Amino acid sequence: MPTSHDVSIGDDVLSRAATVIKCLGHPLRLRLLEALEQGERTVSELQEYADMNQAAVSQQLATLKARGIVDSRREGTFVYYRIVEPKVNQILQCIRDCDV
Amino acid sequence: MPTSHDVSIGDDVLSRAATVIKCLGHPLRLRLLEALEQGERTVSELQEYADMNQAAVSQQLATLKARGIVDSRREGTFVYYRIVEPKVNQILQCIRDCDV
DNA sequence: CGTCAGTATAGATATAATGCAATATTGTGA
DNA sequence: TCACAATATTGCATTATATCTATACTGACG
Repeated sequence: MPTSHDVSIGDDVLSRAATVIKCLGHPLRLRLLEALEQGERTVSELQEYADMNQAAVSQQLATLKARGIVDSRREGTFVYYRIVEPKVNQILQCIRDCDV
Repeated sequence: MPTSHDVSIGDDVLSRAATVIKCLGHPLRLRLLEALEQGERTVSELQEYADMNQAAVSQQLATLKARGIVDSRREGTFVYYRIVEPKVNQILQCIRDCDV
């Protein structure tokens, strides 16, 4: 049974937020998003940045894309990824603010 | 093999952040933390607030506690929970900022 | 001590996430 | 068309999460 209260965050918003946040709760995905904060990056750039193998990077990018966090465009044999979920930038900023 | 780059968020910080964030990536836990933002709450208060059964609430509180997100103190038969991880407040604020 | 309210934990089971290796796909250019 | 570079997908084993239900623990009080 879902809630029936007056709450400051609605159930739907909260669910979406949980989905987005869950996506961020992974070191590699966080790392990738951190790179994407500064703009579009190709898979190989991200791979080098995060120092992970290609499959792992592609997999996590697929996860992020499936949840609507990032999107991609192809240019020749390269694929550029970018952040499309604006929450991400703010949450990353939060992490930095909290720890630096 | 971990990274050896100059990155804006260190691996250790990033791992801790991922742990905290992963904890938030769950509707009920988000809801509970939202309630705890305003101060200490007992399990039964949280239970009513989130409209969930007692076991579910206790379980999620245990998860949050195990990860160092909240802490608790007992007073008679009541147990009061509170947020101890300061990131949480900022991240919740983020969620609201993004959607309201 | 027995009981009750409040809270925690355990067990069972289902589902999802990870990590890795192998292989497939797509586009380019000789 | 072949071969190669860049990227994606799949299969599988492992581990972690989620969700219930039932039961146990703890403290107050008569």
